[in-house]
Amino acid sequence: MADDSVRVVCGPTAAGKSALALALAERRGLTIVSADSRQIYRGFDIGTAKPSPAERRRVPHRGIDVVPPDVRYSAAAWAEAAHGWIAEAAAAGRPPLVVGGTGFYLRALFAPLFEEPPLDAPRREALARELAALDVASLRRWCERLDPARAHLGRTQLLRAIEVALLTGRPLSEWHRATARPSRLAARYLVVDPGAVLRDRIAARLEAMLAAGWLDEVRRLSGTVPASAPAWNATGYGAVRDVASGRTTLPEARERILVETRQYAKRQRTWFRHQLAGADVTHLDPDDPDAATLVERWWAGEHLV
RNA sequence: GGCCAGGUAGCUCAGUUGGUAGAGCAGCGGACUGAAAAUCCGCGUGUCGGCGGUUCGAUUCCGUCCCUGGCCA
Repeated sequence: MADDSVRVVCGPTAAGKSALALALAERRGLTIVSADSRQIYRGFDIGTAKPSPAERRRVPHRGIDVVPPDVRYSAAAWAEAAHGWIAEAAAAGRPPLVVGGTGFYLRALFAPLFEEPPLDAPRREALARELAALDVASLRRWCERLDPARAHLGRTQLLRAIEVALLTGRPLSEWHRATARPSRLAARYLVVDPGAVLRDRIAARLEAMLAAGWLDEVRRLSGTVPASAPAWNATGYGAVRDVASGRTTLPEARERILVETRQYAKRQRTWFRHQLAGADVTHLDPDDPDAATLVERWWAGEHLV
C-alpha cells in the first residue's frame, strides 16, 4: 500500500464484491472485515450470502457471526469493533480489506458518530413503548417541535430524535454539532457495480440460495429464533418464512424476494452515489475483463477514474 | 354458434350522468449521525381493444369487428 488509507470494497448487493475481494485478499495475504449489517447474525447464513466455511479458511474474516439473531446491533457498535479488527489485522501483518454493502456502517467507521450521552434505560424503554403506538405523521409532528432539523426523516430516525431530545433535554441535531468526533481513519473506496446486469445476478443468486437449502435453514431458525428478532428483517427471510409456514407459495415468495432485493440494491446505489461525495472513490465493473488487474492497481494506490 | 361479463398506466383495477382519466403495486429519483438488508419522502400522457356513426366535442352513447373469461348448446 502506498498510503495508510483503509481500502473498502463496497457497492450494491450481488454485484460480485466478495469474489473480487476474496481473490485480492488471498493474493495479498489480507484480512477481510465484513461491513454487513446482516452477516453479523449467527445462524442467518444462506440468505445473507455469508462467505462459505471454505472461503473463510482461505482468508481470515472478521465481522461475521458476531452476535445472536435477537440482539439489536448498531452502526456504532460495529464501528467500534471494526477499529479493533483493523488494528489486529495490521498488527498481524495481514492488512485489512473492508468489504460490504452497509453504507451506514462504513460511515460510522470513517466519520465517527457523535458521542452519545448516557440514556436512562428504564425511561428509554417506557418511552419506546409509548411511541410505538404512534403513526409516522404523529411522530413527525412531535419531531417538528423537538428537533425540526430531523423531522423530514423516516420513522426509525424520528423515534431516535424524539428519544434523545426527551431523555437528554437537548435535540439530537445539537448533539451532533456539539460532540462530533474526529475521524481516526481515512478510506479509499472501490465501488463495484456491474450496471444493468445486476438484475440477472440477483435472480441467479436467489436460485443458488434456494438450491443451497435456504428454506431448510429458515425452518430450523423458526424453531429457535423469536419472530421479533432483528435478524429476520434481512431481505427475503420474511418471504421464505412465509413459505415455511404455508402462508405463501414458493413462486410468490421468489417474486417478492426479487423485488425486495432489487429495491435494496437501488437504495444502496443511491447511498454510494451521494453519501461518498468528496471521498476517494474508484468505480469498477466486475465484468470488465481486466477487473482483477484493476483491483490490484486500486489496492496499490493508483487512481483510476 | 347463442347468451352474459370484461377489454383503461408495466400489473391489478377504479372512473368519466359526453368536455381526452386516477389509485395500489411495480418502476424511477431522493433523504439518511447508535434499528440501515432498516425507516421514510417525491414523481402518473396512457392510440381508455380496432374501425365506423351520432355530436361543437366520444374513453364515455350507437353499430360493427377482434380478443379474454364464464354459462348454454
